[in-house]
Amino acid sequence: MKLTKRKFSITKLKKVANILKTISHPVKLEILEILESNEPLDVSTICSNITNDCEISMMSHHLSKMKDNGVLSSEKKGKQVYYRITDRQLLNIFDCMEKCNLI
Amino acid sequence: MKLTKRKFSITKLKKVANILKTISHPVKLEILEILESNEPLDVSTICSNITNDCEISMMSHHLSKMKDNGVLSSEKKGKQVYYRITDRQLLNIFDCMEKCNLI
DNA sequence: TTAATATTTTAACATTTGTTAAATTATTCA
DNA sequence: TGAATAATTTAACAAATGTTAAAATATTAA
Repeated sequence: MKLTKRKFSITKLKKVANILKTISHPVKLEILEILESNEPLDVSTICSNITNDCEISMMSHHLSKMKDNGVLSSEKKGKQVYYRITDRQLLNIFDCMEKCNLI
Repeated sequence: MKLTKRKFSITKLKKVANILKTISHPVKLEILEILESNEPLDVSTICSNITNDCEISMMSHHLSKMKDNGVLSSEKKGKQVYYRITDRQLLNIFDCMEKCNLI
């Protein structure tokens, strides 16, 4: 059976899968949402403003994983480390998901 | 520090995280892409048209997980089981990701 | 230089996902 | 009925993620 051609190469699908995997967690999504309107923010401030419960050590784990995968960037200023969203286009995923009847 | 209010409740963030987790895999994304233009399709046809290598048993695992999480629906016709996308709005995620510089 | 604060790192472990192969079920056709 | 086909289920295991608590590092301030 001959099927319609597609747009994404395996390499691209892997990259997309990797980005999605990096943010597929309630706390990670909430981090993005908080940073969307208030970036850049330091770890403690993010942590104390998150609705989901999250210890500072766990928050640091989440943030560094998101940074390792290119979703966030960081800059140290004195004792604090400030995080921001690397590519704000990614935030369109919230509108995209909100339009889904699955949600 | 007082931060800007946000849109998504914890419950919604959990739902979004769950959907994203369900599709955060190269083969699962490719299944969506194939079904986008050719649905509904039976398991063997999906399997033989996938670029990523995937045995029929593994494909069945992927499909049933996606079905369990509401992303796909299925209908049996004779020996074949035909799968389709439950909510085609979800497909906007491909455009959304394509616009990201991260990809 | 010592103490306090902010963050990261480590290690240990639980849970979830991904993978493989074999066995099982359901349906059709000879 | 019995063989062939399509798909699912099971079980066993590997790999990745999530979580917790404690220890370590870096910076600032007393």
